[in-house]
Amino acid sequence: MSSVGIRDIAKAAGVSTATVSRALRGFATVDPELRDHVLAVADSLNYVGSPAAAALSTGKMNAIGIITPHLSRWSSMRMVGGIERELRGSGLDLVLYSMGDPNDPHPRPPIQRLRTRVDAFIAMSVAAESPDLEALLALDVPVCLIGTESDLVSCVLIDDTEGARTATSHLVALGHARIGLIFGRQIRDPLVLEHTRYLGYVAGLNDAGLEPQPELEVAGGFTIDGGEQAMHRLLDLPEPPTAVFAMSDEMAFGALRALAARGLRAGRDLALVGFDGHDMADYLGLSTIAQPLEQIGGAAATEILASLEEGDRPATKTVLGTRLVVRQSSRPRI
Amino acid sequence: MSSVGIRDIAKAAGVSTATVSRALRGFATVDPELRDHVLAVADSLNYVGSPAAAALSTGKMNAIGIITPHLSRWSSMRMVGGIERELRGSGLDLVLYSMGDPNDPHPRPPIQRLRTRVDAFIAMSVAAESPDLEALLALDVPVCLIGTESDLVSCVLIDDTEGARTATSHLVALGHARIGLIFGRQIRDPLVLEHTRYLGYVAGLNDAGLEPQPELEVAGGFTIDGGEQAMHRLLDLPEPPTAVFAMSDEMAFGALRALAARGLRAGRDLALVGFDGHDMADYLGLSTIAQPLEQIGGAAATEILASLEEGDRPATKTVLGTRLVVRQSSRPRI
DNA sequence: CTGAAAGCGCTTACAG
DNA sequence: CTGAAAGCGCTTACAG
Repeated sequence: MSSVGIRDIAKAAGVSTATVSRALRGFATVDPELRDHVLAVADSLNYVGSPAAAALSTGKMNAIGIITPHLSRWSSMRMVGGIERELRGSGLDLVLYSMGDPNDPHPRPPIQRLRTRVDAFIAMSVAAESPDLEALLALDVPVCLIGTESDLVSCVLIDDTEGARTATSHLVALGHARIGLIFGRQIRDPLVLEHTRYLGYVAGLNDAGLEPQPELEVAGGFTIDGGEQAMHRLLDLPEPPTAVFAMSDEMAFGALRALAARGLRAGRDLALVGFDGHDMADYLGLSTIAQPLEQIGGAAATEILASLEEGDRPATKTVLGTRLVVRQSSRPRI
Repeated sequence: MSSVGIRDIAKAAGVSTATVSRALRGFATVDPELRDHVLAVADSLNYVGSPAAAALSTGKMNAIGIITPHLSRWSSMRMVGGIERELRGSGLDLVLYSMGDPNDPHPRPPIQRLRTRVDAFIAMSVAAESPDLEALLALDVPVCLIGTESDLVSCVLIDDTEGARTATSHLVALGHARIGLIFGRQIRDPLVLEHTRYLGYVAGLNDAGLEPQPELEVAGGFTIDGGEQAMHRLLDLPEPPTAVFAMSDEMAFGALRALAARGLRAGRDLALVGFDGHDMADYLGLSTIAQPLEQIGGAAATEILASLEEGDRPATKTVLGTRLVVRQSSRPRI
């Protein structure tokens, strides 16, 4: 029980609690000598400080909340890692809130309540126009979106369209003209996240004077198994594609497996490019559009830090670049 | 700004703040009718409540901290997911602290300070006898260890020895007598986590009247690449093993790649079993000892919840079972 | 079952 | 540059 408070320090140092408080926080208005003395006393008393009391006084919780529907997704943790690293040293805690995962029966605390526990939020891949997001934006606290766009608050994104276009152009450059697409669930709805990737795919085709062909576009549900089935469907076509762009690496993994099941090999019999930069893509020789996940998280954290300092900061939009990583699955045949 | 406090509710409901406070927390001592009235008023006023004030009064922060050296490791996030699910509905926040990662220059807050922000800790794979762990144990707050054993505080573990023994016995049952081992870094030191798996490996051999052979034991550093090199070293032996147990799935992935590079196939030319139950093990047809990561996290959370309720709870040790999952890499040759 | 009042440990105008 | 004092919004003995 270190029940040592600033009053104890004040008494021991022969100053007022106000001075202790100021010294502890390094205020320039405190006489340097006095400050050092106070700090020394605090140290000798093993003072720790009560965040709760400070929070009650200032109204600042010194914590930021992360909200995301799929916490345990591979990419989420990577971004959390980036956030964590950036926030370290700032004294801000990172509080995790998993939200909106439909296949979970547990009740979630309403966002209103979360607001009283943190000073700001980072919302990772919270769907645009979702109730959760609207509740968040109504809160009037700093919010930074990751992967979702908004004009009201800051966001950090990758250029999905550009990435998909790069992937597609890469396949075109390899000499392919029938380029299949494995998308997630919904491609026509302009509101879904993957729509932007679809636009890039189409743009990549158009750049080469090609047109998208509906029969070459199949859904893979963003899962390995879904990608596998999707690839099978493509290969069963009367005239199968010679190259495929999968909107996620995991679907591409499934596609690789479908190819293997038929004795085909990506890179030799069909060119394949994924999207994400998954850890295992290198292992599997999968070409991919890599996104800088840690950096994305770090950028969001930086943004939040900034808006916590200057309250009336205008919303920013940070777009980070993706990188085409060419591996066996789409190596040019020499 | 919902600056509505219990005083506002008290005024509007015509009662004292004490009664509001009690009603809000559902105390049985409040007249049911009065309570409903108070709650209705609170609701109509859009009352939210200040965790900071409550924390200052009660000394409870209503949050639990997760401490781990490698937050972004695949298995960590799985466990965090399990913790999160269990904690939801309890009103406890989950605060993330990444600690002790040596290749990070950022300063970390001392554990002492963390203690003032949470009521309890879950420490995931924090090495036994590490300074961090000792600092934690000195704190006199509920702590639950995951993956580390201690007599002082509760812990939840898997039976590593049993798992490794099962893997080894499985290989023995397949008819193998030269069974190689890919371990991590250190196998002789009884303090390192992997030592227990080593004991299981040896036990599995002994069960069959076999002895461990030093030349069949190689280090893989717990990485894919390390596992790959380790397997190459084993295959370069004058008399290579016919089966291999890798202490982690990721090292086993590397081993698979080494085999492939030589035109060998796991399951046909050499039997291979990993450890962890990695997501991608299924995809790659890798047999493995699967550990119930979500369940482990959940058990730790349950334990913490319990010790938060009854303060003087004795330390418990929860051992969860592992499961041998047989896939192609160690399928019996019919 | 309910209320008046002290107190949790800080921070911050306001004076000096 | 420093101090006395009010206040942040709850909870909780203590009375009644």
